[in-house]
Amino acid sequence: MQHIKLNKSDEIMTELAEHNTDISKELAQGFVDSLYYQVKLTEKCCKMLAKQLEEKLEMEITLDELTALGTINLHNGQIHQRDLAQMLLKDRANTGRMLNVLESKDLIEKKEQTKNKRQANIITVTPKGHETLNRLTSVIKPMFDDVQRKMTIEEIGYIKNGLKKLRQIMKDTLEIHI
Amino acid sequence: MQHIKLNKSDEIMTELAEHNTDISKELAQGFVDSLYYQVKLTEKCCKMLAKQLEEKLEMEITLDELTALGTINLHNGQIHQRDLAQMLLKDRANTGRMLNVLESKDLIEKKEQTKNKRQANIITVTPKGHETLNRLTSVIKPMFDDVQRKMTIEEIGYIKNGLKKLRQIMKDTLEIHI
DNA sequence: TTTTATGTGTTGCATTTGCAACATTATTAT
DNA sequence: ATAATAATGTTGCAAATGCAACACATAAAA
Repeated sequence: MQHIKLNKSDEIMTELAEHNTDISKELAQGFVDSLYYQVKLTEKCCKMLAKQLEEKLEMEITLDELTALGTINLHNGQIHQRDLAQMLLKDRANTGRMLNVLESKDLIEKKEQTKNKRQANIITVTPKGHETLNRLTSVIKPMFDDVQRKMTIEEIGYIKNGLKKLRQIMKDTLEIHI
Repeated sequence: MQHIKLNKSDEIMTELAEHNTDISKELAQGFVDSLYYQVKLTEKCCKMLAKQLEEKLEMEITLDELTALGTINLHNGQIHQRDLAQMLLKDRANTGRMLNVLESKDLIEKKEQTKNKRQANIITVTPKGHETLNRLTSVIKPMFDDVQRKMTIEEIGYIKNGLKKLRQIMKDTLEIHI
């Protein structure tokens, strides 16, 4: 079993493109070094970290489900499934499936109500849901703090705002139907 | 069909947590506003953009496959499958499958060679692979430039370096076996 | 009213992806 | 010399995910 060097790509970025010069150094570098690639790699790391966190802390729900629960809580009783799907950038099908999981664990309730004179499942967090959200969030927060302690507030802000802006820009080019 | 407002979550982040105060505003905000969530959402946007790009440009390979091809090209003839898997943060199985696709299209070659006195599939880019890499990269570059034109060089740099640093930090906590 | 279009959630299917197990080979230990 | 350990790539399987199609209900149009 071999442990990975996460910066393996980064290292070699410095000793670049001497071999095949038919693609210019700048072009090749810009490619592997593109935002697309960087975001993708980082997301994979986050995914792995989340999984290990879930096991280590023996969480009863996924970190993604917890994020969904937190998002619901911010708009408690004011959103239905499709709203949530749009926020999570998930399709309606999987959003529904995830909500079924949360409902089966008594963390949320789907109340059939009319939103804009149209029948829809308004979602609310149950008391048990609040308890779980509070508890798990409190447990996880130190982990996030631990990561963030190694970066300055400015750096974190730059990344967050940068990513938001990037999404905003992509939105203009993008056609999203959820 | 309803078009999405990508900033839907962001909007409501400002009118936060009045409803359920058992979870503190800071905690709730820090959760939905966490780097984990930001990265995840951004990656989904990138994924959608990539898919639409692939269709629009009628690319013969996926953007991910193109990225892999570019990465291989940077270390042409010097890496084997596992090296590539570590760079792409993919498991060996899927890396092998992706390489099979690229090989079936004559874009790369798997040469069985000994690396560190151990038998392994050394990967090289074929002439057709170089041609494809050059052509597709040239076609895609304007698209990336289009996005990057709406951000400053500094912003892009901050994000890239920030994400790299974030990965570096996560690496310390993370146990990765590829 | 009848028809057409739109919004909502659900089901089934195909693709992707990670994980565990395996065969093979080489290195290391006993 | 033999056994144990480790590295490489492959296969099969299960979970996650997106997409298309559907059923149902409402709104708009004819």
